Amino acid sequence: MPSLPRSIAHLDMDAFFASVELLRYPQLRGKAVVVGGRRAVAPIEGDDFPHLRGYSGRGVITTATYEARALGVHSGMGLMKAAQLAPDAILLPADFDAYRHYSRLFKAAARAIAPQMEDRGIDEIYLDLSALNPAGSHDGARALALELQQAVRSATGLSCSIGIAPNKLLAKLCSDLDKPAGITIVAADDIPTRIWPLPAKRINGIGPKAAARLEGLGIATIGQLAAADPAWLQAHFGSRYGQWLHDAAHGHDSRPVVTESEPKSLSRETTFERDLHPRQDKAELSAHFTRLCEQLAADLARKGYLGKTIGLKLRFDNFRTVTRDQTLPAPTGDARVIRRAAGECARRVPLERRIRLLGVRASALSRRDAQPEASFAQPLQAELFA
DNA sequence: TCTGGGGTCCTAGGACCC
DNA sequence: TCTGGGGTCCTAGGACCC
Repeated sequence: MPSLPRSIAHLDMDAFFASVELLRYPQLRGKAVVVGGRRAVAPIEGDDFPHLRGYSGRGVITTATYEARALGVHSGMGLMKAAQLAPDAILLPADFDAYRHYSRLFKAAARAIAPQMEDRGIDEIYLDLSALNPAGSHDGARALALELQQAVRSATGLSCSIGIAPNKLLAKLCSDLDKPAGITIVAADDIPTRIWPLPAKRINGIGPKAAARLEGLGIATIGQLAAADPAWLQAHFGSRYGQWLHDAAHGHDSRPVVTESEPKSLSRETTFERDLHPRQDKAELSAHFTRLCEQLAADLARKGYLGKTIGLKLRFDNFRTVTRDQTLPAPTGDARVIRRAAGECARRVPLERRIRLLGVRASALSRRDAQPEASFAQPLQAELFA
């Protein structure tokens, strides 16, 4: 007996960070507003908001309102470039504590309706609606989507867009088709008419590199990708990715909605205001390095993990990135042990250019409460021999 | 005037073991 | 005058995503 098609929703908050800021500053509604930047700006009084014009320094746009997007700016764009395109747009600093708060609220509201929820970051989730819409009807799906949107709005005052489809890949594609505040429902039969005309890069998993290579091979749309010979795709993109491209273009995706997961790594990194010289700015670099290790240790402690592998990440002034890893004899959460291991990693990198970014990472994580006694002794012993 | 910070997954080679 | 072969761990880089 064939199994019934699933009913999977992807719920995506509309311009999330910027929309949270508009709750705080409703007088900015309808204006071009961007969230981003690195420096704390002066407290905002009355209608005296900072503008993109005159911004100097590093940083990118994290989120732009739809009015700002109409001026050509978008998330990921450097603020200096954005200031050229939209000098009068209002620039607000990111307030991640506030966004996390509203993230918890909208997820709780959605989960109250559809408990099978997969967290996909601060502003989006997947929901498995199969049990709530057993017949898989279009009307049933729409009723659930409306209920979810209303619940999210009641809990947060924010709008979201929802895609509902037989799998995560298509649901994600759909949630983006009618933003903001849209509902898009697609069944397998609709794929040729609604999905195939879309650009291939709209598929989650086809990024800038793959899209450019596909374009170079004469493939611009999902339909053209679907029509390509799978063996030919595999010859160009490798057996695994080539097969995946073929499956994705045909709307095939059997990944389950995963309701629980453990982190694989934790990291902290920072891009400096100016590129630092490995020797001339040694003291400044060292201070940043130590602080990152302390922050990482605090993150590990707060979340209850230890890391057995410590990694270093450097980005040079030419944007080349190198990483080095070191696996310890035993897992650690100690800032000094992390600092020493990452320092060992640094000694394996030739430092011939100024450094733009420094990062520290812990991976091969284990739960703190699952550690044998000896693992806790390790940092103390290491300290004795420091 | 380039390009943040936090992640996941994949590939591929070498070490090492049986 | 040969150099199997599978499994696992470790490391480095890169694509991609939010």
